[in-house]
Amino acid sequence: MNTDVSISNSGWLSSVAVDVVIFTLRNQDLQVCLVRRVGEPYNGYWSLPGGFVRLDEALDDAAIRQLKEQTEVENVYLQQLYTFGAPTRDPRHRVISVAYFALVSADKLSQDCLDKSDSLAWHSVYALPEMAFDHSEIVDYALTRLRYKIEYSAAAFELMPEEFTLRELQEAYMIILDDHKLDKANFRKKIRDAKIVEPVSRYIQTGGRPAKLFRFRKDAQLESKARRFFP
Amino acid sequence: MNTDVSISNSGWLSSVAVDVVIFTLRNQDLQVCLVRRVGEPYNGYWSLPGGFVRLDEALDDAAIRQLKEQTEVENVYLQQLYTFGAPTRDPRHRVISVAYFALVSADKLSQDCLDKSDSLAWHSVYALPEMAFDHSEIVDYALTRLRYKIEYSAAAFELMPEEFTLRELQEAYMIILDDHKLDKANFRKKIRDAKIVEPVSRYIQTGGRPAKLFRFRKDAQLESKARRFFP
DNA sequence: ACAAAAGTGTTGAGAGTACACCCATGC
DNA sequence: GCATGGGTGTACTCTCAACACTTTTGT
Repeated sequence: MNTDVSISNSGWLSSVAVDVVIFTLRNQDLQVCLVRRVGEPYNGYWSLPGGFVRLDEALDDAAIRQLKEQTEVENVYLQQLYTFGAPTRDPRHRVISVAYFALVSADKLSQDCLDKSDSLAWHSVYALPEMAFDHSEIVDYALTRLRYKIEYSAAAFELMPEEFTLRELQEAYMIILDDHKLDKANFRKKIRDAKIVEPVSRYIQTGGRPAKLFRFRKDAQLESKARRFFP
Repeated sequence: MNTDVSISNSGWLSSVAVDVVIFTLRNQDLQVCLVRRVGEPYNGYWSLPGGFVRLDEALDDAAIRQLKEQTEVENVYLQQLYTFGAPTRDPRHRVISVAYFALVSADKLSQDCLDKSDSLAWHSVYALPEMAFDHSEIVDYALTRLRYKIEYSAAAFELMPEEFTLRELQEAYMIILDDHKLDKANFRKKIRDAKIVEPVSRYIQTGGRPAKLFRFRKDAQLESKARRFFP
């Protein structure tokens, strides 16, 4: 095992990094934020925003910092996902990566962060480029978890603007789940029964009848009981 | 931040440990394996079995190794749980801990491991001692996850012996969920419908009518769909 | 009037729950 | 026979999913 650091104790030290899978909904598409690597290995490849954890920094704080430094976004939904630690995942030396996923509403993203440069771009999860290290695996895992999560929690609202129509909400679900045949009536019924949104008394123009705007009820109590497999 | 190791690079290196929450069912109780610490800090306190990850060792392999070294158990259900990394969780220096949980059937445990010494003991999750570091928090989290897990997967079978009666299985669920009023008929119906066990054509004596013995069907396809909160 | 999209009601199938009942064994 | 625990059937309720329907706008 090749390592480019020298340490004086018995050799049980690793670099610890955080990598953040940042999801957003844009252009009827579920996208993740990727940055282009400069320098070997994987020079020029796309990779997840991330970096090393400082010695006096909590893991969550490191993820928050990476998010801010690379995308200028703050106060977003952030959750630890899984820790990836295959010995050779970084060919240079041992790096253990604590993966996070973040959910950001597209309207919170600055223009800068959207089109800044060649070094940062948003990619559809349905057409990902080849990626550095094991980052493809991390994104796959994050997507799986996101899909589970929106089915038993209100996480999808983190990807919505402040106000939205029920159709927009349904489309968000369909895009994330990659299932475009959800029944409109039943979807609305569930949302109504869950008491998770409230109307703002405004309407928005559409191709037909104007649509009522809703917002997420912050006092909603959720994390609904899933159907238990056993009683 | 005080650290007793000296490193030659910019100071982004941490010790990475794994800590394993080993569950078993014994004496009508859900128990975890704890070891007694020797040496400061927390001298004499109970803590989770665990230790540092070697530089060329995968995280899962480190957890497997710890499990074998400390409890002499192999081939058990093992799953990564969460990574704990508060900067001061170890008062000496920065240690990041990747927590795992393991499920072991009591009949796989050697007598040695059950009553070896003062240094290792099984404690009821319902009466835990004061523990070193943040290990109480880790056990709490593991218990929460275990309870979710047995409701949508077959994980509970990992805690059962090869052959068991339906009553024993139901009692396992009740002990783990700390809910002792499950309906017998409905519980059995779910197990039957799930096609998750098969009878071995033997019976065991009880206080009344003999009970049929079952075993887990390894070819059972599960991870049942939970009730989706949204359609 | 027609197209397009919003929004609602009804119905039948299946899952979940409560509870009463029968069966096999030991004493 | 009776106590003990194993094992099942039934009936009521609630959720889910399919689908038909009404309403409101623009052209």
